[in-house]
Amino acid sequence: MTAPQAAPGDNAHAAPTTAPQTWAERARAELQRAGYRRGGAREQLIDLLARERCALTIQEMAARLQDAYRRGANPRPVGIASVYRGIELLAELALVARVDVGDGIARYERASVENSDQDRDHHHHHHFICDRCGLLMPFDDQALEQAIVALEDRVGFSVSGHEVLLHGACSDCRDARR
Amino acid sequence: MTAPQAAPGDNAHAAPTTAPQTWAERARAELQRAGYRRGGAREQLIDLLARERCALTIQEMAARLQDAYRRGANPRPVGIASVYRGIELLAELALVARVDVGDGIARYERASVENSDQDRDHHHHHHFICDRCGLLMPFDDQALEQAIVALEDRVGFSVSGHEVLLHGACSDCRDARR
DNA sequence: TTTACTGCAAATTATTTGCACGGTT
DNA sequence: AACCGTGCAAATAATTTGCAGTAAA
Repeated sequence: MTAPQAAPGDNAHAAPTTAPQTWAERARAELQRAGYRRGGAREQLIDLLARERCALTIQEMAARLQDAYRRGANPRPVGIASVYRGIELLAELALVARVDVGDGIARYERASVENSDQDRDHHHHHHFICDRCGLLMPFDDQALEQAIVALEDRVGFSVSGHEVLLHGACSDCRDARR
Repeated sequence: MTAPQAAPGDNAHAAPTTAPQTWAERARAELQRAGYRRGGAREQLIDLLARERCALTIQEMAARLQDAYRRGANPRPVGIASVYRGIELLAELALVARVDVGDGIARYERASVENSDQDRDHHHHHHFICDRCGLLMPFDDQALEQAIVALEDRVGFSVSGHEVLLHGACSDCRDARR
């Protein structure tokens, strides 16, 4: 993925906005700042991700956009390639985070701004995956975050993000096994 | 993957061994207990994993086994399908852990026994991935482990394992970007 | 002798890419 | 007008599966 030749309305040096934004607003602003245009597929993808709380697969995203098209909510179909391309771009700009739960299928969800509350949708979390039924469950834990922040200073690298994944059996599956 | 019809020499109810084992010993013992036989490819795969400290891709494992064959160290070639099948089996028995670092390629490494020191090779760790050059670096942190153990009691699930992945730039890449 | 294990090659499935057309700036 | 963004279909690449022969118990 290569960035466009130039950013026509490049406002990178404008005074930063401090008012809280939604994730979608921030995403559109950063895309524009980086010189990208607003295509139909990209816009629809942003709206879709903005609506979701937790991670979706590419197939799920494509299916939902396809449904919206059939339902008449969207003017034209969105090809799966555009979903891949859109996600790739959003991931590069760190606007979405990839989540791998171990089944070999990539999932993505909107990323929160680290150490900031500028984002009204902010909802940093991690995941629990049920290895029996595949249930994906988000959770957050303040003590864990603190341990990770402390750790980040100790490792000799520049840490830009982190993920924690818990494996196990959800309550239904735990009961079912008996 | 379906387990064999029966476990001929099933010793599941024998008195448990308390002497520390290597990972390879434990792996072979558990495979046998579950009724699996000792095939050439599986044996070679176990030896390979036992030698490695950190995660390998399937391609890397296949290449090393292929090299060993060419070098004459192994009697016959190992097909990549056998590597996939062997890893799948070891993963089911929780003898290896899958590590996803976000590039869409599955990696595996031997798993340590949770809360136990029966395994001489025991080396529980997590990973740092350089998103620029792909360097994969293992690390461990006692405070992090404690935070996760505490957390496991709080979530409403039966947690069998966990993974932590730090993203960022390694020292070389951090310097190179300047 | 029975049934598991294996290599090879074919089949799937996720993901990427080439290309011509329509849209945004 | 210039060049980006998109859908579609073809091309890749990872992973899985079918099958016939070999080996473990």
